[in-house]
Amino acid sequence: MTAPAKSPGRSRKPGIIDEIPKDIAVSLTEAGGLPWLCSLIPAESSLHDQVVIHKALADPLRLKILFLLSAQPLCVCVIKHCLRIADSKLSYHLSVLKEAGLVESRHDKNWLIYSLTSTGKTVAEQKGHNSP
Amino acid sequence: MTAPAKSPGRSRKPGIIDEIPKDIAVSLTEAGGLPWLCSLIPAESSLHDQVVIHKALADPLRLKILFLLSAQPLCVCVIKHCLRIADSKLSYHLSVLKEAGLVESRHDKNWLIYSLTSTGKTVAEQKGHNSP
DNA sequence: CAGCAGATTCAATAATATTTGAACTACGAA
DNA sequence: TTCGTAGTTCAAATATTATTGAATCTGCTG
Repeated sequence: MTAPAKSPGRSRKPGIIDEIPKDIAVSLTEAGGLPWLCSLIPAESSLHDQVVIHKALADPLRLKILFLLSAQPLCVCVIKHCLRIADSKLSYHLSVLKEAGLVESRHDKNWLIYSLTSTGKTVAEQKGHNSP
Repeated sequence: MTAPAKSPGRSRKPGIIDEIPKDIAVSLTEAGGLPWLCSLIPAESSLHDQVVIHKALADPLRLKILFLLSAQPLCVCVIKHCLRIADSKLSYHLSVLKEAGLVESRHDKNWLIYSLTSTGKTVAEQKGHNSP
């Protein structure tokens, strides 16, 4: 870091922008420089919401549940029948989806009926149409 | 489970479909019944790919990286500058994104330039336009 | 009321993911 | 060839998630 004075247009103390590949530095400077780049980062709260949703979708069992519910609302016992897993396991994964705001539930006699929320529907539709 | 003989259209041994809320049973039967419902579940390999991508996106740091790279290809040192985290930490998160197929890298002198793959671009665009 | 089916909760355990700092690799410039 | 910069890799320590089975809760229904 011997400050090699790469002749900037005008006098300016050298920063990280002088120490990176030229093509990157050029296009970055044209776009607005480092401050602009850093400003693209969303607020933590926005990031947090997205993280929670992606965490909820980051499990094959939970994706299966989402696909099942995209057909129609279902009681826990039907989901259990399709997935063939233990009650408590299913309950845990349903709670993760619920906390993420992807599914909701209502009571009917002594059944619990789960269904997709509007966010859940959006996600399921994207999965249905696009590939990833 | 005393097999209460709910008078099915024709004689049939009672199954789970007879033990769930009537409205759900009706719409499910119209749609194709339990076999149809179970057939909606994608293959494990397809699920696995989606899980890997969602796992990669399930971290605020990695989302930040994705947003930065959606602007333009960047060397590690610029990303590090924006995120202000340790080298090894950044390297780890970049490797997660790379394994998920969201980013790729090329060498330039002794820098490494990361950029979005086409999958990565698709994901970033969806995040840019839609909310979740 | 008693008993049962449907489902959740809890606590202990197992499995994964993340962080950290030190060691290491690769490359270019002096 | 020696040095410094840019980055990765490794192993140990943490932190987070997922699984399991037992216990519990709730609302029917006889």
